[in-house]
Amino acid sequence: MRSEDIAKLAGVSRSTVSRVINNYSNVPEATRAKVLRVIEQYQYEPNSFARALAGKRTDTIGLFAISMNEKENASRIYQNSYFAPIVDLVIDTANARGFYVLIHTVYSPEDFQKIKQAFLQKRIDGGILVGTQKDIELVRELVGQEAPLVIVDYDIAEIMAERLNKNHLAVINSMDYEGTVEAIEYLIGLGHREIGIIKGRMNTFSGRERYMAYENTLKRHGLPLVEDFILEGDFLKETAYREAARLASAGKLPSALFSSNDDMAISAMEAFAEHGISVPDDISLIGFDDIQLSARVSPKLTSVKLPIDDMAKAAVEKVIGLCNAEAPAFSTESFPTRLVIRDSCKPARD
Amino acid sequence: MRSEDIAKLAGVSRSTVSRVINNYSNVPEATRAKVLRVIEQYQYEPNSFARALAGKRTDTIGLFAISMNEKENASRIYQNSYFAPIVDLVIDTANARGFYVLIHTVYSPEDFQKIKQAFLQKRIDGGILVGTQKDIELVRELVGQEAPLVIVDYDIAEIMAERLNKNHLAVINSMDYEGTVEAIEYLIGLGHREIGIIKGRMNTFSGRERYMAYENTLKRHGLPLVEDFILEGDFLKETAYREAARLASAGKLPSALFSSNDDMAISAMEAFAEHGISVPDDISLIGFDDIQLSARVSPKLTSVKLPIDDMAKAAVEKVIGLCNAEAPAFSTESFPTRLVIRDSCKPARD
DNA sequence: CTGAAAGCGCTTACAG
DNA sequence: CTGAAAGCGCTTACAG
Repeated sequence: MRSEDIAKLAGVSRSTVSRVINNYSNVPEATRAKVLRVIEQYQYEPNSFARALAGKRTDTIGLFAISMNEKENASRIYQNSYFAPIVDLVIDTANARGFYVLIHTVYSPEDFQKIKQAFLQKRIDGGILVGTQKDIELVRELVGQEAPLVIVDYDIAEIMAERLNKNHLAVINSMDYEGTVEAIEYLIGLGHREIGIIKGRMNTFSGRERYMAYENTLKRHGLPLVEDFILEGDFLKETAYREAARLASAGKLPSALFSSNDDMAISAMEAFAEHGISVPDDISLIGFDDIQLSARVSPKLTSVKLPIDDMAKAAVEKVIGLCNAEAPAFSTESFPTRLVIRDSCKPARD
Repeated sequence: MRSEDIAKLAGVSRSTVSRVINNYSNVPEATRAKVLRVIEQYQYEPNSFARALAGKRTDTIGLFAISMNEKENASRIYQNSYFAPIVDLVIDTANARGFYVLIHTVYSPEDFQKIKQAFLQKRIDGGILVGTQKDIELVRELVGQEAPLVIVDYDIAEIMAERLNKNHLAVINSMDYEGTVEAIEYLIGLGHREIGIIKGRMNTFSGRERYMAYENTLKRHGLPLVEDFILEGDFLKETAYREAARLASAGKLPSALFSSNDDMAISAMEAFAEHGISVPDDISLIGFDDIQLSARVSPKLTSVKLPIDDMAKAAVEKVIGLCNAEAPAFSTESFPTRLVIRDSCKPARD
């Protein structure tokens, strides 16, 4: 069933059918009704490819989760407590706005081609990028496509420094720095003076922000930065488990530990438990992200809540906005975090 | 940049460019190389809509998660421990096979139109349906599209009874019946004689299977079906929490409880805890699905592992297979479950 | 208000 | 082996 068939059945031309479908104003009610009836009756749907080819939109937005440098099978998207909710929330939001979402994960540089292709092949009206690392080259390539693009968690300074036509670009961030400051000062308020950290991946914006906030806050309060208490991490469970176990075996513990995300905090908790170290009795522990699991482990994890809902929704709205805009303009939005106090921190013993 | 431009630059016709792109055999190595060089140089990608319109595939499969009759905002896909991993695994698998995945959730009958449209508009080569309820009408509509379709968790008997041309259809199931029998017999083996159940949604295939297996196994072992111990459920946390709390308040407990899924089992655990009822000391509890959370709650939940990985992968492979098949044929596959014994069950006191 | 026609960017018989 | 041409199913100036 093509528009031509509908036209014949309704006794009009394809042009008119098209006008009805696209809701043009210049077709009389009677004609519109006649055509609509036939469309209804035959359950006709215009071929989306033909429409797109003839210049219409695809009503599809792309969602690309970038997670290079994770080992094969190590952390597929579905076990990733950060990506998984974003993916789901983007789907929910976009669907509610009448858009399909086309998804592709990027685990390797080759996968990255797929996302470039999605733009180049005009499969999507615009795209959302999650998990981008400090890689301005990659961003430049994508921005170069001149299609609406929203990047979640990226260093705006780096983008501003570039000579890019970024009018079809938007960046969504969370206030990781402020959130971390709040977490650290909460620990300080509890009397802790030896505060360690499990670092996130330092080539992500949030990883750097969280670390810098930690370092600066300790300094500002005149507290020592103890090298042994600064654990390397990459936001992944495995590494955190290993590092926490190492710290536990070493014998000397900080009195509190800030973990750059909850996934790592929970792994650390498990490692500590296996070494007979109790949270929060022997060590206070605080995480970041407030993933669902955090409220269900025991002790329940105190964490800085990442407004992932708002961020995902904003990303979708932004990309749709850019698609519709006559004269799109660069914009950026940063969402506040919130400290969620549960049971994993205690006042310091003196 | 269009194929015509490439053709000019390479000094050949569009036909030849197309042949190179589609890897036809009848073009000499020299010509191919010449064309490829230009394509490379200009980063040319054929417009996917034009290709699709001219008869090529879309390299996209649809994934549709149906979850009608859940309240607005109640159980969005990302909090659904059953859908979330399927979505993620389907994405991972399809991407690895070079396919994009187009996703749409279905929370209302109106949303359902979107999935029909995706087929009708030829946005996808084929689709995967998850969460289909006992609704042959809906299935019939979709099967009527004559596009490759894979349904996860559906009653084959119901499909067989229909006069459908189902050659482009495949059904993926898990062995819920056998899995439940194993769970119940495990409880019986521990000496339990009063075994309750929290039912799943009875209009899903797995919901019915799990219940029937429960009922039949008790009967076969000459154990009583106690009405008070048969709790209504719908696979969702909230309902299970309420029902378990009611059971707890009622005073009289079964010695063991089978929950039709883990999500509900864990909620029941929380409800029991709040009533001072200890799992497994006061009541043994066993779940189904083996979601990630089950290994992390305390006590760790004994559960029947649903081979969700295998099912999701099989669904993708099946739909791709149907897309490629010369003469597609109906097929069905049922995956075995496995009892994962953890800490939530104890021998019955006598 | 409405139709004939050109065009979107490909693929694929067809003919040579 | 390769090109000219038709066709995929729409939309949209253009002309009336």
